[in-house]
Amino acid sequence: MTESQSKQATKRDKATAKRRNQILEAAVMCFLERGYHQTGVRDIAARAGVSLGNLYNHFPGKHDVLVEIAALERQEMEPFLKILAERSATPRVLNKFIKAYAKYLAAPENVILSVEIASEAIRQPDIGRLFLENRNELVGALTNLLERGISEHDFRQLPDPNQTSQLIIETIEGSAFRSVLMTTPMRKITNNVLDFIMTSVVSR
Amino acid sequence: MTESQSKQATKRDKATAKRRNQILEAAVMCFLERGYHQTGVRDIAARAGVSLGNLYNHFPGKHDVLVEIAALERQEMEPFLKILAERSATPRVLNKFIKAYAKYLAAPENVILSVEIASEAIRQPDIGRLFLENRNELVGALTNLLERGISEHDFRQLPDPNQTSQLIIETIEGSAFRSVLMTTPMRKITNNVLDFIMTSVVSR
Amino acid sequence: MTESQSKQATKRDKATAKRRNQILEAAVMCFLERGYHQTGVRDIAARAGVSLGNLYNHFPGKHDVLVEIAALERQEMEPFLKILAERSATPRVLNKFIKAYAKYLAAPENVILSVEIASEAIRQPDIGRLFLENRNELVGALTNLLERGISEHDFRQLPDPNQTSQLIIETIEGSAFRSVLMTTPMRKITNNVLDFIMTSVVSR
Amino acid sequence: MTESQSKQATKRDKATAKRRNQILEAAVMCFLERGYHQTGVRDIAARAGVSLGNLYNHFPGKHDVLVEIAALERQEMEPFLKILAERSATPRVLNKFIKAYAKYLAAPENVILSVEIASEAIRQPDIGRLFLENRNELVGALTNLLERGISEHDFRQLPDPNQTSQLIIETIEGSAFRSVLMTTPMRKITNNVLDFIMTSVVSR
DNA sequence: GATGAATGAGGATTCATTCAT
DNA sequence: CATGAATGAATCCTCATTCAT
Repeated sequence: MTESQSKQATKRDKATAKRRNQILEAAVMCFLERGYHQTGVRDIAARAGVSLGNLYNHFPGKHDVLVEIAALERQEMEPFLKILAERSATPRVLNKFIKAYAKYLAAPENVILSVEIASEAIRQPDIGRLFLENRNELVGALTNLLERGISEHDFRQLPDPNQTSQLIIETIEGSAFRSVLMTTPMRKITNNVLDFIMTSVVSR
Repeated sequence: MTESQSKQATKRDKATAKRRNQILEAAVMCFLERGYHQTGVRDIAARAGVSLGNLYNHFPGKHDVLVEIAALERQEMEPFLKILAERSATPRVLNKFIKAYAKYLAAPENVILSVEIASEAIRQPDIGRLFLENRNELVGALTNLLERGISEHDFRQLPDPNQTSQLIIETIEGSAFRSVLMTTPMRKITNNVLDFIMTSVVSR
Repeated sequence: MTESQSKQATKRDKATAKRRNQILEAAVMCFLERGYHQTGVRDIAARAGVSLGNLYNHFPGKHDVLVEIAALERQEMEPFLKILAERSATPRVLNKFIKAYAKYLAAPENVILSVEIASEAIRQPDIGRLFLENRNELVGALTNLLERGISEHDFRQLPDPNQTSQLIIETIEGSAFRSVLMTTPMRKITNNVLDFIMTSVVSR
Repeated sequence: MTESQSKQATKRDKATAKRRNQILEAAVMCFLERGYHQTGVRDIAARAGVSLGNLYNHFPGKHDVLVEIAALERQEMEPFLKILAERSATPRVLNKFIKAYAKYLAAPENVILSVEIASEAIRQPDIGRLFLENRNELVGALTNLLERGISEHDFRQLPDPNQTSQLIIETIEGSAFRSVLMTTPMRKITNNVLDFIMTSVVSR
């Protein structure tokens, strides 16, 4: 392969990657607006400015678009993982994490997309797997924090830190879902969430 | 109208009500197995042993079947309302409620149906309304309990008992959803849920 | 059969006849508003305040309702037959007839119902037959008038009075259809129709 | 775009246009045989040798097929417009036009399709619009002829040439409809139509 | 890679009619 | 005569996907 060919190839790869992103972004928009099942492949293609047939050059099918979106959700967790890894006092870190995660979920898109994926996760094993993987990463980091907190006597002796982690996250997400359904701004909820969780976890 | 006519009318009404129930039950089964959107009206009719056209004599459309199911969910809450109204010591009642509700949600059907309805609630206003109505009934009763507990100094001074109620319920339901996704039996989770909530709420 | 039975029977017959009329009137309304094919049997029954099943006690089917309506159209022609039979000067009578018929067709309902029937007449032989029968009655009377007018030298020597009759009627009806489509009031058209026909027919 | 691509595109466009025509022709046949409402989209697709779904790649829906057919009716008027524009003596031209138009309407298909469109025109505004547009083109040309004839003193002083044009056309079409319903060949009617109209219009 | 025509099964819903009550 | 539940074929249209160009 000549160098120029290689360059061209690279250029084309970039263009291709761009197309993929266009499609993924369009799909996210559609899924948010109308839901996964109500969205047609045509809708996605049209919104992405891609021809219907060409979409199938980039993804094997509609299902796989959702799978990829679910996979991409993972990197949205990065900032929270970073927070949870901070070495300051554990209650402080937990507090910071809750606030940050709640703020993230203050954006309805993030909540709705999660619901969309969660509800598909029940019946589509690969989506379920991804959903749990993403979740576990967060849970793992939070569990570490809790364990550190316990050993530092800042948190009470939790019976099962891993499960508590899950409960904490579920509590935040549950309240975020409520904020969407009731159109209550998340900021009016966050303080209570914080109080509820911290009280349960922090040593007295 | 003669008596015999009235009797006949009653008989027919009963038969009609039975049909409605057949359809609703069939729909619940279908929605559980395949989800709302993957379920065809034909599936429901077939499963209910009703002709396709006749289904439309009993319900205006597929959507309305779901609406009715969502409405019927309400009466499932009755037992929990009863528990929450008990006049024994509030921590005891709360404990009982959490266990009972968790046990109810140990049946995956109950969880999956809830998810199905919740996920439709986002985009279909009437379902959203019903979902919140059902939820509020439970929340209201739980709030009353919390307030009584506070005044009796069994619960700590909660900043907003209503919101705490919601958080409690969301925490239970969230963990139930997890139990379905991870196929962890709910009984392995309940104790932690109990510990998590009680610790947060009960006076120290 | 006792007298009272007979009276009752009569009463019931009247009630039945009333029902039939209710249905027919409802059907006419529906056909006018939505057209024959867009109208469902349910629509007619509902509008008539009759149960769906009962409609079939009065008419064998939807088609037959239209047939009856087409048949009833005939008696609407009575006034025009009467005019055409008047023994005054033939141009005067023709003039009067055209005006009267045009006035009748100034009501869009009459035009639209005619179109509905005419367009069904093409493919449904019994409706076609009725349509032509109604038409022929009018044509016959008009032909008589024309023939009298010719013999009295008030009308020119028409090559075929029967055909001229048909043309006259078609001209009026055609202009009435136009008045509906263009929403031009018939009164702005009638004088021209009058002028057009009279000029063609009256001897100079 | 390279030349070969362009050629290919052209080829495909042609194929597509051909398909559209196949569908339109099939639809015309169906509408003639069974009427617009009795015709199913499946019928059209099957007759056109096109898959059901593909029909919707070419037309947004059944309604739009009819709209297009109505639009295409316009070009059928071309020959008559040409005749009406001829500069020979106006009575001669009018005579020629009437004969030609009557001959065209001697084909029942042309009449039936017109009726089908006309009867839809009442309730579907876009079809109504097209119907009137087509009609107005013919009327306009005929009006011009009448006006020329008046100024050349070959036609009498008509009170409103435009309206007379409409009456002339309606008279011809009305008689054509009758020829279909009564299965009288148009040729037995034409002479009378001619006599009726010419007498009304030509100067004495 | 890009296009959009092509496929035909499947979507929800309505239809005229029947029939047990 | 009156009712409306029951039927299932038919309605128009959309679906995800394929494939020739």
